[in-house]
Amino acid sequence: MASLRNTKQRQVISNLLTNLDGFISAQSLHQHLGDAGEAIGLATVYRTLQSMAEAGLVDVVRDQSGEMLFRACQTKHHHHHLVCRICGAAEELHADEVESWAAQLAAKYGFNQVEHQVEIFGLCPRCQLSE
Amino acid sequence: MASLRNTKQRQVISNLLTNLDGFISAQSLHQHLGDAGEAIGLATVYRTLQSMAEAGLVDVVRDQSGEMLFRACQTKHHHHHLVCRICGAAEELHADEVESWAAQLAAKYGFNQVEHQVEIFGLCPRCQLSE
DNA sequence: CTACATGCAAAGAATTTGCAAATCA
DNA sequence: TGATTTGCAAATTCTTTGCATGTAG
Repeated sequence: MASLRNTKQRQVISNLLTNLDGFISAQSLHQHLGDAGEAIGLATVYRTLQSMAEAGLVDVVRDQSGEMLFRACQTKHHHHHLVCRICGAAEELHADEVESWAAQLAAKYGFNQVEHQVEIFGLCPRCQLSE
Repeated sequence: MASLRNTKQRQVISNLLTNLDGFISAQSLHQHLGDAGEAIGLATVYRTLQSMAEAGLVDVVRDQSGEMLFRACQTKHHHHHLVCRICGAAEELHADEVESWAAQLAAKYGFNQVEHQVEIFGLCPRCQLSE
């Protein structure tokens, strides 16, 4: 079992993620912290995000370049996202239709232990203006 | 416009991809070529796959670790995949429902220039046996 | 006290790029 | 011949790890 000690850096990272309402990369997060005077090691940022992801406290997606993006989500349940490619702003999407669609296909082809990756990327209304 | 010269290495790579019926990483592909006595530079493998992807000759997905996987697909049209996590074997999935689902949500939230990433990963029947 | 967390630097892994030599058209 | 492509090595990025030190419980 994970311990999840309540360290200062974990609090800072957790806060930043909660106040942010979009996805952000570990690199950007680390940058933000540095700019804000909170010098937290990059490795710690990665390790913290990883443990939070394992604990289900943050959601993870991969952008087009393969970089991991993290977000503290409202819902604990399984869901997908509509994410802004520029700023990371995201809407949480719940879609039973998609879930059953995936499950049916897996069954049809005899696949096992399936997981699906369903994310929609685009430009949010705000970022469309500054293009 | 891309030139796409018909070089020996491009042919070899293209052939291997066509005869293979699953997704494969650039690294594995390069390894296979080496094993088969076809010593082609890794950079060339990457550049070739990239140009083929741009030309729409191969499909690209990212596995759980973020690594790119390539495949010469049957259909030229937009589609998704049910991919085996172990061997890369894949089924091509066509689903208008998913397309319209994504489009509707994008519209609902005012998102623009949307692209969706929809892939299902699991264990194919064959790989379930050797687990 | 002591198991876990942090920081730093080094290690890893995938992918890209610079450049001279090889080669397709 | 002339423009691409190749190969190799070096450079980039993102991410992970090893290890000595700091710290929450």
